[in-house]
Amino acid sequence: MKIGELAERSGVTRDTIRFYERNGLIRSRPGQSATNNYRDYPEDNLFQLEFLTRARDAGMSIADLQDIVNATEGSCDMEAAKNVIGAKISELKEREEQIRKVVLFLEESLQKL
Amino acid sequence: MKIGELAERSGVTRDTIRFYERNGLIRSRPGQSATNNYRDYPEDNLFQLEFLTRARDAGMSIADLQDIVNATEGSCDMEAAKNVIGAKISELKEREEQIRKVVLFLEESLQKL
DNA sequence: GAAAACAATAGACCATTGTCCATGGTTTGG
DNA sequence: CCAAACCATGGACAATGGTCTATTGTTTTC
Repeated sequence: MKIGELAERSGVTRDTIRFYERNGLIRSRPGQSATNNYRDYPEDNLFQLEFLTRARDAGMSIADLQDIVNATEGSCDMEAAKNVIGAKISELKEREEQIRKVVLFLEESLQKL
Repeated sequence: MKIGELAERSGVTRDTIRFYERNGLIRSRPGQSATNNYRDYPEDNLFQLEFLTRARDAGMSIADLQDIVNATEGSCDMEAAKNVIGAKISELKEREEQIRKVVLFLEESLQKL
């Protein structure tokens, strides 16, 4: 599909899609037309964009996501890939823990008000 | 205490302490010396900085923290303050949920590798 | 009493994460 | 056929959250 449709269906703006693509988080291929150079975005970019959006919401950086993409798709070395992803999981759990603590603190504050 | 000691004990750099203070997240008072204008940072700034650091790690923005500070300390209106903090708690829980989902996804990816 | 360490202020600088704009070409609907 | 909508590229712009530097004055330490 073309970028407009992808944007429409994913809820991610064209600009952001291009930004992600420039940063290697998604991939498109040349379209089939001879008269233009419109890119073709395969269906599964929908899935990837959903993940990327979720991950960004969860607080992961573009750099984090690049690490994951590199690990899972460029991975000649399975062991290294697993380590990268395992590390990201740890970081996320750490962050979850921080959030829990802050929530507790805020709930205490609410009591005191 | 002076800013250097606060930085040392809190693990937050002078620059960042000043940045937070400029943005109203912490407060100092004039020192007692007549010959300089070094600020005096009360002991409880240690506690506040710990909270701020945690909250930043949890993904809260400076603006979020300003809202909380304004709600808790400038609060003439208790009800409004509670609403502000309640809203922040909701946002944090939402984020926690996002993180959980991303962790699940990454753990699935690990299986597949 | 001089050097080293510390403080205040102001402004420049930086990375990150988009978003917007200009330009120029292509496709499509009426 | 032609205007409106779409696409690609490149670069400018913006907000956020610090971080660094320069300058000038103060305190501490040897």
